[in-house]
Amino acid sequence: MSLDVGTHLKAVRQMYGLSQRELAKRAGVTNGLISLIEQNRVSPSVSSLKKVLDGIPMALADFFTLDLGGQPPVFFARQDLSDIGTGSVELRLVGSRLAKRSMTILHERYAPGADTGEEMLTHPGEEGGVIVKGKLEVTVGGESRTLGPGDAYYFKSSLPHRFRNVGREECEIVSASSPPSF
Amino acid sequence: MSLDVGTHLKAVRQMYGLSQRELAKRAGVTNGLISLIEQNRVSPSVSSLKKVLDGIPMALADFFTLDLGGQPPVFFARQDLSDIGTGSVELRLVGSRLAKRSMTILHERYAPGADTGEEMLTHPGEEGGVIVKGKLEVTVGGESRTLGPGDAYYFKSSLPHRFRNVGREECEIVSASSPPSF
DNA sequence: CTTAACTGTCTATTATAATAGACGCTATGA
DNA sequence: TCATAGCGTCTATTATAATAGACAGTTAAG
Repeated sequence: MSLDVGTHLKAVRQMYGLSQRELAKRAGVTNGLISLIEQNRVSPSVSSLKKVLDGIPMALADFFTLDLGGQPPVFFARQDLSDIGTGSVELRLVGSRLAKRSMTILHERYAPGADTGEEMLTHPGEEGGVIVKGKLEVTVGGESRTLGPGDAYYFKSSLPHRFRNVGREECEIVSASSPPSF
Repeated sequence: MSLDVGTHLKAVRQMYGLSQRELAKRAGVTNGLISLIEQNRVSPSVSSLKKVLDGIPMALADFFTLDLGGQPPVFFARQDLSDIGTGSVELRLVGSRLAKRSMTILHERYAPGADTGEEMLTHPGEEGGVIVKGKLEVTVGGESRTLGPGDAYYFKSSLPHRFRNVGREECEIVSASSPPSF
């Protein structure tokens, strides 16, 4: 997010077909304030911005998440999935690396004994996946479990987590995380 | 979002193991400000909040999206994935159906000849997936492509789309969509 | 050409966010 | 016991967000 709150607000407001005064009335603020915000002459307080968005209505989270424009879809042959070499685990990204996405979908391959590293991972968002082949030890928030083909996991990524291939066979999974991690 | 920015910020800060002063230093604001924000004695301007979050670092969108309540994570054995019987396609949902999720992850099985129905699907959000087994014809925005094991797709769900198993073998894929569709 | 209702912008004033620095509290160590 | 260093909170001052109300431009009706 560019922090260009003004331009963004203006686009959103016009998308809903509202004038500054109309929105101001619904939001319980002055039209002048909306003018100033849209020109980026002030950085609104969170409470004011919330009041304004309530007049639309739109949630704060949606406002900051909203992406205005662009569409690069498509298909990806297996050899077109970009490899993200992260140590002993092979990560193949589904989708364009450049395009703005709301998720990261990965086709992951763990060699026997491979793992995500010593320290536990923590980051915002959620992630989940399905084991396609082999055996994978999944540790989340202190709890461990070994999963096989067809088994799955889903958790908030803020919980410390770690993955390890405990089988002697290669392990293959498909995972997704939101917001995108790559 | 409750607009209890203070409590939320405090929780996030502590989750990252930072003191008010430490975070203030990284963010380039005073520790006093962080104290005041966390007590909800002021509503920070968007620009200040961004500065603070940059010190963590965390995006504004993530901050407002992040849900800090409860913890219903877990592991799911294949037989625990709830089946969502949608016609001839078997959809197995990864994650609790009740819990708030930002994505829907599905383990899908298409019988030979099975498809998602006559009419094209369109809905907000994005979706993507990886073909695990068999052959699947994917149609998006007028364009069709037959994908095999290891191939993948990713597109904005607002584009009309449709899936069909064109092989004589069962087809198996793992997909994800955001926001959640189930 | 008026008149009226609308658009967004601007300025002077008031309310509030943000700073700098002091304060009290709880360790930890000499 | 007396530092010293960490923690979060508080107050007085300064910087900035927010208001009220005037202003100019545009469109449509009489």
